[in-house]
Amino acid sequence: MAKKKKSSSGRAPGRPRSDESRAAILKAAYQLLREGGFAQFTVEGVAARAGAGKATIYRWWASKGTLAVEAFLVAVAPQMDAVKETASPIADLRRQVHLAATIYRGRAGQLVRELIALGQADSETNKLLVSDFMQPRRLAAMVTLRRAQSAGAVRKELDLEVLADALWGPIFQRVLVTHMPIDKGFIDRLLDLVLAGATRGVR
Amino acid sequence: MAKKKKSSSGRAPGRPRSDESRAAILKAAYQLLREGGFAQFTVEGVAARAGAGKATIYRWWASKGTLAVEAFLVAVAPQMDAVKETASPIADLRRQVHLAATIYRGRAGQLVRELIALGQADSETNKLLVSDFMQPRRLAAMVTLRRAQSAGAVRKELDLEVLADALWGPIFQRVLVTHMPIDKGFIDRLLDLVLAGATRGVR
Amino acid sequence: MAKKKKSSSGRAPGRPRSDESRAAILKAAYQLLREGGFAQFTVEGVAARAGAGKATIYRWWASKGTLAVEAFLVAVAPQMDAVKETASPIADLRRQVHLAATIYRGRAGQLVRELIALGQADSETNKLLVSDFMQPRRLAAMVTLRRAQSAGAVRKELDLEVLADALWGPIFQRVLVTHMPIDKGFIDRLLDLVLAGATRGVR
Amino acid sequence: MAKKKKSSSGRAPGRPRSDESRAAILKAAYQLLREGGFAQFTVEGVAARAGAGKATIYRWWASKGTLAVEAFLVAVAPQMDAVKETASPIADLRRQVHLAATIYRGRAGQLVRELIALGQADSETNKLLVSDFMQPRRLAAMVTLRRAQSAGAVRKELDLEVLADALWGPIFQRVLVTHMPIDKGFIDRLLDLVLAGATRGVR
DNA sequence: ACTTAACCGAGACGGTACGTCTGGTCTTACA
DNA sequence: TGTAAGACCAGACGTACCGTCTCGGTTAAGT
Repeated sequence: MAKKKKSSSGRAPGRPRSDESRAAILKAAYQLLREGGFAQFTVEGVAARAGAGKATIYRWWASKGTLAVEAFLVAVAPQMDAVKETASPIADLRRQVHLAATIYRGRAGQLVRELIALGQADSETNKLLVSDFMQPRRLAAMVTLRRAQSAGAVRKELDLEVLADALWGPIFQRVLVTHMPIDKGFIDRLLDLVLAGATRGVR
Repeated sequence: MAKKKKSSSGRAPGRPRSDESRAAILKAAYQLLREGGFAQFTVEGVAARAGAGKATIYRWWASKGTLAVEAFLVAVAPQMDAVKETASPIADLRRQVHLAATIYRGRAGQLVRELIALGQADSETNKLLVSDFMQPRRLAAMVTLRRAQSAGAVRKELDLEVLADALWGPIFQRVLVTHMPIDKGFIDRLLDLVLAGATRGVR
Repeated sequence: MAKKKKSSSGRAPGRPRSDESRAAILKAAYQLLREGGFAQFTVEGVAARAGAGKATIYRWWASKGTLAVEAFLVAVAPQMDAVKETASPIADLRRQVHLAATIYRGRAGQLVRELIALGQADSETNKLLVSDFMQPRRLAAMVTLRRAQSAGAVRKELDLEVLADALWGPIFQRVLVTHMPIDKGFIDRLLDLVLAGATRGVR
Repeated sequence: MAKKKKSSSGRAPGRPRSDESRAAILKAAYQLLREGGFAQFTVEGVAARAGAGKATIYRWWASKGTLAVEAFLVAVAPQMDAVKETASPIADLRRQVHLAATIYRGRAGQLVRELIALGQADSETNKLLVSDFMQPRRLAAMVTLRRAQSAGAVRKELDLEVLADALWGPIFQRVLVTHMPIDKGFIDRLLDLVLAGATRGVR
């Protein structure tokens, strides 16, 4: 989050930021999120559990939401990038979408859901969530999509942004709105439908 | 929301619920939602503006969220159903999706967005929003989709739920998550892509 | 409480007041007072327990306080007048003061205490308590005092109101203010002191 | 009331209590008491007028009552001790009782009355009022009474507590119960009566 | 028998204050 | 300067009662 610019002639004056404190805060924040979702997540609770002062939290994070997002990112994001590239970009893509579905089905998905909700009221939070969590995954997907396009598996003139939205959007709809299940069969049928449209022209 | 306790032998004892009060509360609630979104929306504010007691609100609505949803429904929903049926179900469908996009681009969309966010923390609220706002629109779309299928414009074996998700899901993703624009061009390209996959025949 | 003027030519039209209801209300009110003191005593609670409507209560009693006082009077007062007259007015007087002390030491005293407190904020309540509870006892005492004066046991020129105050006032002080015990010894010493002053002139 | 947590090795950590805030709260509280008595006295009103948060009030005062008593003490008590000692303890005593009567006749007396009433429901409040307001005055009176006893103006074997009760008790009775006037003549007659009983010798 | 009028239980109503809670800021002493 | 502690303001929360009101229905007396 907040950066500390190192001046060329050495380091800034005064006591340096305590990384120990930062880590304790993020850890405590993530624990609270896991234990009771966003309802249980209070800045006071985080400070108390981390043995930190509230002021320290507000010095480094702009709001409750940005702290929540960063705590989520630090704890969850690393475990989530795991789709390796194969010779078939379409197969890769299918695996990526299935992976996303798996995530949103689980505990982490519950958190993402609440973070997205939080982002509706606090644009700072939304911006951070999108740039640091959504965007990286989207970019990875875009790479795969471009590989597929180059390989001729996706029509050349197709807008890949639209294609990506068509593949991931329904997941969000089910997670956030209808709360319908996002099972394997649903994802497969969705992939069949959209990829069919992506490979051939309009009739 | 409102109880309906009409026993066969007459009505419930005691002073009946005041519909005047109910209307004033819903109106005040909707005004506050329009003026400042959910941030400004407080039960105290609604009570004060409606000239109602807080207890009256809590007597009839389970939570802030359900009040917000109902206020939204009463004020907005009636103005929103306007797609008439033509000979071409595909054309009808395109118009329905475009209409949805228009809604979510505007003021009402902002409200829906916040109500969905609210629903993440309060399942009661989500349930009400889905059943009374989302579901009716979805059902209208399903009718059109079935017409399209009967007319042969959509493959017979296609799961229409999946098709609906593929058409509307991306809108929610943009509204709730990425906050990307939902312009006419995007909707057209999305429709082209998904309907291409939905039509009969391969390649 | 409320009086019903009987017109000379018969009674008022309409349904007459239900004595059953009145009794149930007073009984419920007294029970609540006994069980939890004035803190537990709510008009809603009384109505619920009596199976009566709140409107019925407010039709016949001016306020919560007057209901409490009347409930107290109906239930407690009858048990409290028990000092018979003997040949010695001084002995009668001593017994009267001791009896008052006994009352204020006990459960009923706790109630009187709270009713007096209530009367500070609601003059209606205070007026009723004084006129219907305090005054009768005071008058009985005045009779005894006058007997004592006639018998020469109290100086002729003494203001008996002052004497009465000097005998009962300290009890109220201990009950309401200092919460010191009002034991038999204290009352005896008080009687000795004040009666000594009442029998002889200033030095 | 205010905590005093001075450890031997320095002071407590954290931001210290704001005396400015404390003073503003007590001042606002007293103003409200003066303006409308206890009926007007609400914690919300005090907080609003003092520019303080309600939580700050509840952090430092256990109840509405203790706040009211302390506000009263801070504002009123200092102005109330004014009886100087002369060569005649009996004359001093008469002046003390007259002074008390004067107080209870006036504005402050109205407040004390309501504070005593409040104390019936909240022992904490009563305790504070007695210890910080009643007791000091009582102790001053006891000193005078002992002087009178030493000087032979009061019988040696007399229980001075009883004597004090006999002198002040009737005032409380009139203030709290009968609401009869406490005029100069009444006090004089009371003093004559009780002091007659208190003096040495019989008849 | 019919009307009139006051009663009754039930319970919703506007209003007010309660005491709690949290967000975000500020103020200490110490490191 | 950073930090832990914790006080501070602000203001919404949901609850509890107050005293009033509005129903449908009941119970007399007078017609």
